[in-house]
Amino acid sequence: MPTAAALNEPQQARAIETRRKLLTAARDALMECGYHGATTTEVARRAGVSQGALFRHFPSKAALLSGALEFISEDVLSRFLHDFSETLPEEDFVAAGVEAAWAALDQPQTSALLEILIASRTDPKLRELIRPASMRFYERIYTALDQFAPPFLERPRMTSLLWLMLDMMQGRFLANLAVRDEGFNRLQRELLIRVVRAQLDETAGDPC
Amino acid sequence: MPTAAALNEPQQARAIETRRKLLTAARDALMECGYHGATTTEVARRAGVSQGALFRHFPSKAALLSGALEFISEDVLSRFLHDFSETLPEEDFVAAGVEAAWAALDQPQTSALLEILIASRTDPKLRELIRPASMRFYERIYTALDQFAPPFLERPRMTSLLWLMLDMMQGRFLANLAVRDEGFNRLQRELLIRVVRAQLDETAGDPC
DNA sequence: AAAAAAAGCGACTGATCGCTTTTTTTATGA
DNA sequence: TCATAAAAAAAGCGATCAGTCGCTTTTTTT
Repeated sequence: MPTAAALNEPQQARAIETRRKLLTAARDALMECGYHGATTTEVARRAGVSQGALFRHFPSKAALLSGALEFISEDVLSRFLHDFSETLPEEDFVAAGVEAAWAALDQPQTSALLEILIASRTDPKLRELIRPASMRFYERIYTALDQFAPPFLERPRMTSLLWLMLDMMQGRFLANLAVRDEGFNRLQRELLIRVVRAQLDETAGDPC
Repeated sequence: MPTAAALNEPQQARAIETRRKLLTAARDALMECGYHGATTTEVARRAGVSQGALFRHFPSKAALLSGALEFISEDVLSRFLHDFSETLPEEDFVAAGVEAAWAALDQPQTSALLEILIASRTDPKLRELIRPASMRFYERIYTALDQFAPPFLERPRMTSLLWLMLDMMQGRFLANLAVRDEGFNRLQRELLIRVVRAQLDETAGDPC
């Protein structure tokens, strides 16, 4: 376990607080103004610190955004894990997973995540910086799944169904950017739950 | 039907050609450099015209991007309709639809569409400009579906399944930005086909 | 308390942004 | 052939970008 110092993270209370303020400011700026509006000037302004202070904590804008990605995905993940781990064994495992994932993803800060992901496609520096955080993110989802999922499914099949859910929800989030229809979202979530459940039943060896 | 003049579109051959060059240049710049790199200077450079010429054809960058969105989605749609309409009546309707949609979407230019969509979230001017084109896009998909789909499904149920497919594929496209695995993409497409087919069978009133 | 290190400040840089204005070239109808 | 308008080029506009630098203030160490 590397120390905070080895990770170039601040140790003093004031610096830790400043870093936190910068990350939430970056997240909020991305949410409200997009990548284009989330300038270093704007982020510093929102954080209530000088631009010089920003660049003391983050050597570049890419490093700031990478930090923001980690900050946000930590929150999304812990929200999902908290909701999902509350599921009782006798409850519907699939419905609980879908609803927990949707609740974790269907939030304004997911837009910030999307802004960073899209920007990283054409920004090699940012792309490299966010890679470790992204990998850790998905690793933790797999771990959670191994921990909570019923054991009758082998890993590849589970991965396939997991990604069907993730893809569909990501796609739904995108569609919601243009038109948001809460009733239709619910309908699609229920369809997804039925679909996944049907696939599980089929695989469990329950041929009519 | 409004005339080209009424739409402020150029009538002379040279101007038409310049407009076309600007639109393809905008598409390519968005694809390769993202929204951040697709500056008016860069687009004009790629098109081989002056920046002044660009602003003669498009009053703002938002108008240029809106034009690019229409230009690209026209191509995506015609590609889909062409592939899909070749489906023979006795063929698997679902598989043909999924494969045609995937072939139409799984292309570099879809990244350009995504860049515009994401940018429009926080750019009111762009958002308003692309609205009509977006609506027309989805209208034409619905029309195609009405034309080709088997008639035994009522509209709401069809819409639900259509969006399950669209969302899943959009999400897959997003996931491919980070990690692209051709084999897994195929696997997920086949899963989607099985899923939709199962839903159709169920709705068609074919209880075992 | 003195010295050293860390954190923060705010003015400033060169480059580039979207866009405008002015000038030159090109196409067209009388 | 020439007047005229459309189209493109060239030059330039103020604003803002990511990032830097010299300096001050705050905190920790000696």
